[in-house]
Amino acid sequence: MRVGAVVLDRQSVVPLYYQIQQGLSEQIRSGELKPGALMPSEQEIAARLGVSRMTARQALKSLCSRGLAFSQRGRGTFVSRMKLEKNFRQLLSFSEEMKDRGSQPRSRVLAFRKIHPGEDVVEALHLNPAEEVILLRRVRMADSAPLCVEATHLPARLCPDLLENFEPSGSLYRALAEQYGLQVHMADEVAEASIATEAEAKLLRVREKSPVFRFMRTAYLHNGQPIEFVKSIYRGDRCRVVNRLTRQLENRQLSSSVLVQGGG
Amino acid sequence: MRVGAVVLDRQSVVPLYYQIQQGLSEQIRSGELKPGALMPSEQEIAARLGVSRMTARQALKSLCSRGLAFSQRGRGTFVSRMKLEKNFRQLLSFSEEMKDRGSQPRSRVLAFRKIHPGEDVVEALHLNPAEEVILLRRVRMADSAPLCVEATHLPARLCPDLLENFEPSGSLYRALAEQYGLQVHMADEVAEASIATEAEAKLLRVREKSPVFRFMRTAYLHNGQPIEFVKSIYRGDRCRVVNRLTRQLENRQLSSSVLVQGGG
DNA sequence: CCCGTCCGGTTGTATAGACGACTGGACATA
DNA sequence: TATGTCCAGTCGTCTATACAACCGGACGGG
Repeated sequence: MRVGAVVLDRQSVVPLYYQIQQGLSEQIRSGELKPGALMPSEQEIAARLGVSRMTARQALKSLCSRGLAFSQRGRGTFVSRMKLEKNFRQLLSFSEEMKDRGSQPRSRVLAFRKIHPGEDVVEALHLNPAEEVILLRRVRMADSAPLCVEATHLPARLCPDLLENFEPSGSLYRALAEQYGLQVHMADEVAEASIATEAEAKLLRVREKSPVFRFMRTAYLHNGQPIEFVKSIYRGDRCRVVNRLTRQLENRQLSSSVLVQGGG
Repeated sequence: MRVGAVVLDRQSVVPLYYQIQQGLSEQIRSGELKPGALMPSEQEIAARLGVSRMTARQALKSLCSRGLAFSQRGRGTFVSRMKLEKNFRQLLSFSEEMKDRGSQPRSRVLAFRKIHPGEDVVEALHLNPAEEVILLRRVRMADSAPLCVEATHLPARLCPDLLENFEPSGSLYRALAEQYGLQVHMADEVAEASIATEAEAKLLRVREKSPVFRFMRTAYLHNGQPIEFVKSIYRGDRCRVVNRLTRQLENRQLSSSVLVQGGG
């Protein structure tokens, strides 16, 4: 029930709802608000912090959308009982992911040059037929042991002179953001279970026919334009895919009720 | 720019923002609003449909959160260029998923009984040490060919008499919802790449050591209480894992600016 | 031609208030 | 006891308004 711990800075550029959300979020992390506990109501937050109810509501809703809480009409908003220490749904570059896990990322560059792409790449990146792409093929290592072989394809049009500007063992996402203002926003990923070919096994330092993941990932800018297509092979013994799935019952129910009520 | 096609029913129980969202959503699906196109602004929707700007805004925001659109401050809201016919992150039961794909779901029941669970199940379902679970082990088939072997564990406490009430070749999620009021809301899933054991290969009708996915999935109710723990083995040649990842730059940037501004 | 200024349009944030729907408990009634 | 009614608290929806931040084009000055 205590909102007192949250202090607002009304001069800050950080929105009020965000400050409130951060404060509550911190209270959940610290255990001050325990899983299952009733959170302060919208009115209570509004009254104690001197904001309007809609602002308080926006803070609570963003906690809900992040999965930290859930609301029940007529009852209140409660802290979720789910663990969420994982980076569900977070799109991280290899470097970022290794850093989050406390491992040392390293790369061995196998290729870094301009090529004429294959059909799958053309389709994934929405390229014109004759358009060239930059290929970066690397063996990526965590703590000195190979983790995956990764082939990245970028439309040459969007990052001219990348071959000269980019040190290919570094963080590609950072270079795209800093040098070209290209911010990756989301990605679609398809994973298959497979076994390593002889060549792959050699690069990954595993036995032939060891289990591996094959990923195909297409990354997009904020406006939906494809910016990157990656094919990668991960060692099955060093990698898991973690997902969070949601069941969107609301949509299904509501849309059917719209239909029932006469098509608009 | 045309909002005229959307007609609101102010007597309906369906919220206005939802009716608007459905209308716009339909215009996107039908191609009337093309990828990359500028959507009607909040003000325009508000004026044309006679609702307040906040209501129009809520409709647009929900389109954004569903990935159908994106907003740019000072410019407008645009239709996303991303394809999204896939059920990204949608938690579907096996029966629902097969139906969506136009396949005929079938099951062969291997076991359906009460057991004392192993440690992994106890931990995943947050059980008391002596608590029993209902085990349902099935070979699941699509179009008459085996797709996976699935072992579902449910806390017996939450669905008493399920052994008597449920026809184990049917849809479990429907039974849980209709008979016990238990609605699955979300699930965490871990996938590993592996190869089939001899017994698994026999059930799946593949060669031994064929590539397979191993899934471990924990499903939760709306309040975060675990309701189901599933271990399943999918044939690698008949199954892909499709994901959508998002890059939450906003949070990272904002939270760091909060820190910079003095931890208040 | 280049550059800065201004301005209209757009989204982001915030306020204040209103009503409806639902929950759970207190209370009164049969 | 069992049942129904009322009520305070809460979230869901909706309105009306205001200002800030930002984008892009028009315009004008150099």
